[in-house]
Amino acid sequence: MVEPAGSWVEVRDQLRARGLRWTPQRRLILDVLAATSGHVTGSDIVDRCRERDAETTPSTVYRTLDVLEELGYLSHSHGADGREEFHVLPETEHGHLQCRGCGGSWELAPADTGHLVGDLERSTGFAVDIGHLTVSGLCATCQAAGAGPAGAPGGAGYIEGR
Amino acid sequence: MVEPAGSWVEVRDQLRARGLRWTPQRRLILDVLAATSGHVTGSDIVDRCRERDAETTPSTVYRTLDVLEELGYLSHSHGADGREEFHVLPETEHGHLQCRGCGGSWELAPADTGHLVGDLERSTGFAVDIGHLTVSGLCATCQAAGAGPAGAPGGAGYIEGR
DNA sequence: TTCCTAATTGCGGCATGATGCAATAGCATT
DNA sequence: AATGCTATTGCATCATGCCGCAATTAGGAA
Repeated sequence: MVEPAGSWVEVRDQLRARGLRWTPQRRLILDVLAATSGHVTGSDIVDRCRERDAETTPSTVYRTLDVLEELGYLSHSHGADGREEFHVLPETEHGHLQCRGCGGSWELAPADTGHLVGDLERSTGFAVDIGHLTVSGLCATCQAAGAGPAGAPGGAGYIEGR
Repeated sequence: MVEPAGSWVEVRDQLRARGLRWTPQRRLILDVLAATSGHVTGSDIVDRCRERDAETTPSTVYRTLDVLEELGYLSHSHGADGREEFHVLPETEHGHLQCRGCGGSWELAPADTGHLVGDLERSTGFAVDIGHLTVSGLCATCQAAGAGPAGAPGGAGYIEGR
């Protein structure tokens, strides 16, 4: 199901409509994004662009990603290690679940985050940015595969897999 | 000089009990942490150490923070911008709420995250690491102030408790 | 007190991103 | 097709962290 260049045209027009420009570099980045499914880190995108054009400059990529995010074609959050994770063309806003054991990542259904968002909205008026939410922890498989012993000293109880 | 801030002695003994060492650098870092309340980024800690000892090496600080986290004296998560945020001596594990408008930060009460944790546990068996959770969005004040760039960098900052 | 061993340090370097600046190049107009 | 305005690019550099390596040193044993 390869979407034809259709969406590129859409992006190009969106850019122009805002007085922004359509450049070869941006086209390459969109090209890479179109071939991407799921999540990618910023440096993944840089790497993939370099595969097609070794001259690719990282800052150009990062700046373009910012622009695309502003236009709504992307969203990003931060993985458990703090690195950026981009989500292409999110159909509906959703958060992510990331396992610090296997690195696996899953989308959070609205049902999962509904209570959190509702409770916070009611109690503090805080508007949660779900698309930016990453919940980290251990998936069922990794827990079974060897959860670490708790043993924290002062009673703090922080478990670190190692 | 100096008051045996009890917890230093405790940390020192904890380190020794594990075959780790008590060094002047680690003592300085603990000293800085003891004078810290709430949240600090990694580079904040480096800066504060430098104020007291200009020779401070960043990698030593970061490595010591890792050790202290493993011992349970600290926990860290990532702010909305992906930078590390450390929480000193967390009495109870808790997540954080961070406003992308004013930069303010609040602790999340167990009641706020209870549903999320319980739902995920039940539906997927995923064990959420609450201490690593940062929920970002806009606080009530910033929403009212017009979601925009809302200038007002002054007055922002960290708010403790909730 | 002196020795020894391994934990730490400090340094240099890398990875991921952000940012200031001068040169380049879209693209709307003439 | 040439022109002019300014968005973008590419480069250099900085910020935040992580990591390998050789030299140092904490601290238990002799």
